[in-house]
Amino acid sequence: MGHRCCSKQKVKRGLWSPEEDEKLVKHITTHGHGSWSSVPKLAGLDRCGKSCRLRWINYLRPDLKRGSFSAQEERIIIDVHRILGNRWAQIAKHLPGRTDNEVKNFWNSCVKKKLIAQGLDPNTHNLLPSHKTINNHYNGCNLSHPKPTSVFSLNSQMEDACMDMNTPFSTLLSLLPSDPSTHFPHDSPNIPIYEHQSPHFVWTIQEQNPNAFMDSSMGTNTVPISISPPTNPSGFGILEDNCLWSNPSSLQRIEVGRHDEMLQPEQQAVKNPQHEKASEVQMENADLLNMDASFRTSNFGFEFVESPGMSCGMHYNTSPVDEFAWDC
DNA sequence: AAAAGCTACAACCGCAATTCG
DNA sequence: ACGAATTGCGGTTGTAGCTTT
Repeated sequence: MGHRCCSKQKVKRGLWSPEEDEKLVKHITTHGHGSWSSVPKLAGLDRCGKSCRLRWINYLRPDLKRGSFSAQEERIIIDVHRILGNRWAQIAKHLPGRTDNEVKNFWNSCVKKKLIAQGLDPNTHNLLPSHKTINNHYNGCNLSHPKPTSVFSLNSQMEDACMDMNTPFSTLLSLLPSDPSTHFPHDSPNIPIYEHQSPHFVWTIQEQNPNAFMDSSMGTNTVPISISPPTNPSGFGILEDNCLWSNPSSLQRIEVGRHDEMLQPEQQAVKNPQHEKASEVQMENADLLNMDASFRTSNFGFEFVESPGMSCGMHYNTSPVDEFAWDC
């Protein structure tokens, strides 16, 4: 077979020899690559331009960092993948000296397996169905998997809402409704689920570790997060790299699913200390207007999860995806 | 020691987006 | 405006080297 660009020419394929590398490096460092299709001829290589480009980008570039990935790099990959999915080129931008190919290979050969071993779906970063049973029994059981310290989910049912990723989490948290109703899921009677419905939003917040939620040491803008609307394999859609979306029907499905799964209609709302605490968070009218404005043009579904595989918190600055920062 | 199996990663393939004439 | 060429990207394959049997 061969490349379309190579099929016209008889060019060498397969692994590059040191001599070929030398020729390519010499040519590009002295002349630059210009048009890649002209590089093989000018460099005296029996390769196609596409192959030269790939070899340079993935292997010969002087600014490449060689060697195995550090634990910090691995965390960054996992966290960014949670948000961007298999957008290797975008993920690689967060790792200076690493290429998309390298990140992709590392993911497929190493990270993926680790996540699966931890009971997490590497595509969605959610618990695998086979592990949900285990996690339903977190309370009081001795498990090999660490218990998540908190789980929050926020869902909007607004049509055409736009999730502005510039919105800091402090703003998101400050928008928590002051008067949520409280439910206790059947399978976890100690864990309250706060729910608030308005014409624009349905908030559902489930705490697994009530202290973690309002703990001041955590800070209002340092929130372990996973974002996982359900419609595509990667778990979410992205518009312009800083806007996440899911369509209304799928969002509706999440809502229904969550309610079916977690809420027992026959259970009476119960007021409790956590509820009181949440009620203290008052929504400023101005903020509400801002929030409505920023959510108005797309739908979204959020789930904040501190997963067993996630050892550090991620927090937003006031900037889009490219400027995420991580606490370690 | 040799064959089989496994793993990591380099390289290829094909498609989509962008640029150019 | 259009088609060809080029570039960029994600998925997939091939293979060298290591481990196990």
